[in-house]
Amino acid sequence: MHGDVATVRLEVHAKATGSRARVATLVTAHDRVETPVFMPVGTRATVRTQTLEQLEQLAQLGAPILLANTYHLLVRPGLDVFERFGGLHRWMGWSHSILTDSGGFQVFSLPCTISEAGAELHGLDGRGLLLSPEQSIATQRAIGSDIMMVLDHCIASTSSRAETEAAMHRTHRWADRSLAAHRAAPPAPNLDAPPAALFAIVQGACFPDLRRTSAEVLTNTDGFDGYAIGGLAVGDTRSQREDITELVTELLPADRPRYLMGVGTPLDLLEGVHRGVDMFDCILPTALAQQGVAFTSHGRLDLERGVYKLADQPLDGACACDACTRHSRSYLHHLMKCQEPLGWQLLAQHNLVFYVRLMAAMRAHIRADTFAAFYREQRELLARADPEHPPGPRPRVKRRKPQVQR
RNA sequence: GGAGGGAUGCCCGAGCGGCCAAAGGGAGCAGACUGUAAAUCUGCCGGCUUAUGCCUUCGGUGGUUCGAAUCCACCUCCCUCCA
Repeated sequence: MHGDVATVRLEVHAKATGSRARVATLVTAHDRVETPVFMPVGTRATVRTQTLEQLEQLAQLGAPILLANTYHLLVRPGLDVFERFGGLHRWMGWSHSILTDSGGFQVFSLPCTISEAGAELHGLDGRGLLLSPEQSIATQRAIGSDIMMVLDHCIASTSSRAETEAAMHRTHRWADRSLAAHRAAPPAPNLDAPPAALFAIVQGACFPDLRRTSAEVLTNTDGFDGYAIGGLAVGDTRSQREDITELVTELLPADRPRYLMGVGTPLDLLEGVHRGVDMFDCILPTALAQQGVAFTSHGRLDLERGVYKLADQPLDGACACDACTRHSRSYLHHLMKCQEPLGWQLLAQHNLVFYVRLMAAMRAHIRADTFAAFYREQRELLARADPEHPPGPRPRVKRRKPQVQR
């Protein structure tokens, strides 16, 4: 902690037997967040297709924290809007917590030019904007974020050792600069924005020794309020992801929140919690909703498949969301085939409710110390596809024409 | 009654003598998406199939040609204009 600037506090309440899973309360400037928690992704100051009322429902169900994106919001609408309206909370009408990603992921996902100064991203309408650690922090402060992330250099987890090492060291230098910028900054100009927390990000791809180095360097730096594991689910296999998560959570201090960035199939959440992760975010529940994918207690369903045209049953009989209580699979299938926005909205809502309830179930099991059994049971259930309509055989692969050789 | 324009694979639509089992869409089927450049991307999509192979296809029937979805004749149906 760094004196008068620090804000988040983690109160650990329960630990599971036979697992590193734990339940805690993350106290932010805006809320008390029960962890393990899933944070819906609201990149551009909106969780795509979801109304504020729907987000409030998620907050009631246990997700009183959203993720927003620094780079996207810096490009549009720009800092002046947040300064004018006193931060993102007021502007979008969200009274709970907000975590801002620094733009580090855009360094990976958008075309960009990296230098020691920062990242010049070319993907959106950034017009040669330099995203430096200092610029990222200044933007996150203007946004009024509860939890800010250091700018990191996220690379594909399949990168070479040399590239990984270079990106990791740059991440460490940028973390120092982010911390310095945060400490040097004057109190937030707008009264609505209480002091924010700052999390560092462990990098090192799938090299265990580099991950260890990264965790040690960052935890030895005084001033970070929490730690994230970055650079996973960007090319790695499931087992690599789980091994690295397991390795890193063990190296992180028990009294600080641990955040696994961007990783989030339902099974990933289960595996992450089992390994001691407190916080997750992922675009999958909202992004896949637009492709017709629904996560249910029966497994993963693709509502665009023709098998659901005449399906009269609800999407998930065990779910209390609008999509499940008011509509049939047939109707949802129809909305998806018509590309009706209502379909995306209903499926996104369902997926988010499913995720948030899954987290709540895990917290309850950790508290009751029945998590180990829950873990074993859900491990198989969460990964499967619709058992009633299993996916068909793999499509025939057209053979390559043999080359004529003499 | 006269003049002209059309009929192509499930649908729309290109092709106008050989490189055509026939472009491109759409639909259908399958797959992929993990700190959101994404209402996106990939594969299959006449039949048989291991096929660089064979069979059946471009309204119908004949014909011209080494060779026709493409040219000619007639027929059937559709559209536009003139009486």
